[in-house]
Amino acid sequence: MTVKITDVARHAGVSPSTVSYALSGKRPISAETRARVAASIRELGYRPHAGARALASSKSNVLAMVVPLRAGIHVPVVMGFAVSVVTSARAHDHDVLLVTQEEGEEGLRRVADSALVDALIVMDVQLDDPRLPLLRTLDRPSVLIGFPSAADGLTCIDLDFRAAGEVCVDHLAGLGHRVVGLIGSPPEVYVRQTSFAQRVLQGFTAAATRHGMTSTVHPCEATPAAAREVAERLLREHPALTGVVVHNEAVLDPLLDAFEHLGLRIPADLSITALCPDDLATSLRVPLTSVAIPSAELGEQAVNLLMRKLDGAPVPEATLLPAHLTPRASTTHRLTG
Amino acid sequence: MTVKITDVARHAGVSPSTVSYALSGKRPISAETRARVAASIRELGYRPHAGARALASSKSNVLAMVVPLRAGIHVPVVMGFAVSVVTSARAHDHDVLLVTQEEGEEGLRRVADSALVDALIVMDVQLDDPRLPLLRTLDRPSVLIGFPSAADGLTCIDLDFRAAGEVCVDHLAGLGHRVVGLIGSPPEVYVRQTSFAQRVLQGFTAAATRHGMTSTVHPCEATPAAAREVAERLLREHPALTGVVVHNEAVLDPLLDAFEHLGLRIPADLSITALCPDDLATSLRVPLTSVAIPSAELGEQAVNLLMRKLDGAPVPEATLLPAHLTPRASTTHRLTG
DNA sequence: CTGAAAGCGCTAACAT
DNA sequence: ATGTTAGCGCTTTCAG
Repeated sequence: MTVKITDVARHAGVSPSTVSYALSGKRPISAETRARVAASIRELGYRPHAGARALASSKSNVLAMVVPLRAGIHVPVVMGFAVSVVTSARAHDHDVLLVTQEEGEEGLRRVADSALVDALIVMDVQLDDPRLPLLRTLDRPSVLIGFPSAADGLTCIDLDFRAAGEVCVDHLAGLGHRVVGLIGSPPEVYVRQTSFAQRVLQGFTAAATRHGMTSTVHPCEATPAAAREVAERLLREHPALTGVVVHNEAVLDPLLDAFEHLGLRIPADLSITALCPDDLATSLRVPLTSVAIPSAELGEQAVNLLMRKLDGAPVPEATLLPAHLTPRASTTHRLTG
Repeated sequence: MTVKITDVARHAGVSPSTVSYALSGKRPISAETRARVAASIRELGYRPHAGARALASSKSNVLAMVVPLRAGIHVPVVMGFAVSVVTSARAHDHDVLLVTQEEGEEGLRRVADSALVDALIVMDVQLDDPRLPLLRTLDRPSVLIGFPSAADGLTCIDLDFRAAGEVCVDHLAGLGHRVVGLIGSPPEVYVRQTSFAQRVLQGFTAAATRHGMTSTVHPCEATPAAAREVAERLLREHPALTGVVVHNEAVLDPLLDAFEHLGLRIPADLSITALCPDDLATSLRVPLTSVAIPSAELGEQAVNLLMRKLDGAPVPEATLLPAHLTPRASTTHRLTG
């Protein structure tokens, strides 16, 4: 039926173990045999049976990726991350099993304890995530995207969201702005203590304080209607406002729109900086000065960390990707009038 | 180390096969033994080894899901579908392996021939998809989302996009509109012959012709800027236009905006129907009359089809989910005057 | 540098 | 209704 390693061995005139070693490179094989084996494999169309391999080697070469489904997360960012994880995993000869957040701790336990996967990547980690104790005791390595409040014994990676919040404010301060607002993620994101939103907030507030600026914060639902409302309220309550930081990918376009409706030109009357993927920042009517959310790099680095852990190499507990601000057309000097 | 089936057997005072059968239900077990086995399993925290199971049973209980990455597809729709597939698969005790479109035919062959997966779900199928011949010869069942031009020997499922296009036009015709426009997907979607876009177009055109309406078609990039441009051109070139059908989730809000800017009230001056997920239709400033893109139902049905095929049951080659139009605030009678 | 053979943990005949 | 046992296809000692 399907061709197996003994078929290849016979065809190449070697033993099964030689085929196995030729494939894994775990012991020296003469160039000649290796070539014969390779030829037989190609000719017969041999594919090692994944299950048999997993059983014999106790390695499935599969990673679990736990993706969030909940409200308030920006879907394209998740998707970009997921794709990058799969691509990076493939570069390391691993596959990726998709696990939904919904499955909770039981889901993690299931895929880990059944040896379906060798390691896990967990997205959207909360400050006090119920899965942390489990991840610590699981006998398989894991990498978290995001930082819980107690990250000891775990491996975490994320964009440096605090620095991202700061650098946006620093940029506005450097342009002479004195009154700034943060238009943030939907309220539920703060309520459930997702760390990245909090960290942006901290960075924003800290930098504003450091610069002696007046600052205000407004969470915002991910709908155009909410965007319009927040824009209006912001201007009404803070007439002196000349700079805003937006950490909410879903409402960027509606916000631009709303500010325009309210008679403000961007950046002449109002400077805007955003935290969002670069392609979004550049596709809007006014290209936005922004700090990029580097999904692809995040996914790749998460996989790299996991691979090193699987190799038994030590990795840092915390990895923060630096926040880089790219100035574009949406920010300029405050008009002194 | 980790507990195995023989440990459970010993602990319960039965043979390994009894544990196996108690788990699979493939042969009658007395209520008493079943209870003892269940207790031992719980007590010892036993999880069958996935690889061993796959090897012995030649069933991995894993499905491959091939997701598109390319431009022009609406990410939330893909994500919703993916989540629904995973959830449905779990309900059938299966897991889902994520495969990127990028891996192409080789990727399909790899996961199928290595017995990593039992079956495949392939999204974003093109009219002349290069993977079709492979899928036909693969010894594992598959289900395609979308309809290629030659679907014989394959199992396909999708929303009835043609009917969706028609029903939108029918609705507008019923309201007295005589000049209608289709604002479609990005040009690249048509160029690469993705079937759903073409089918909407056919339905739209056919219905317009049937009703004796004047119709026009405009593909549209998925950016706000493109939306504004298309809106303007549409009105300039077709001043008598009173109804539009939008098949492009990404530009719905910008379009509403643009039409408003151009002095049109919706629906008083212009009626709009959309093809998009329901939650999008209802979250816009004007709730849109729309035909829902039922990602969740599609995912669930795709998995159901696959499960039936895995059970050796016959399934229809083609499954079209009916297109339902939900009237909302964005359409009304044409003003006669 | 290569072979032989012992499992890996489970399922599914084949028994009874 | 349950037990015994022979593999499933591969990796990895152990030998040479």
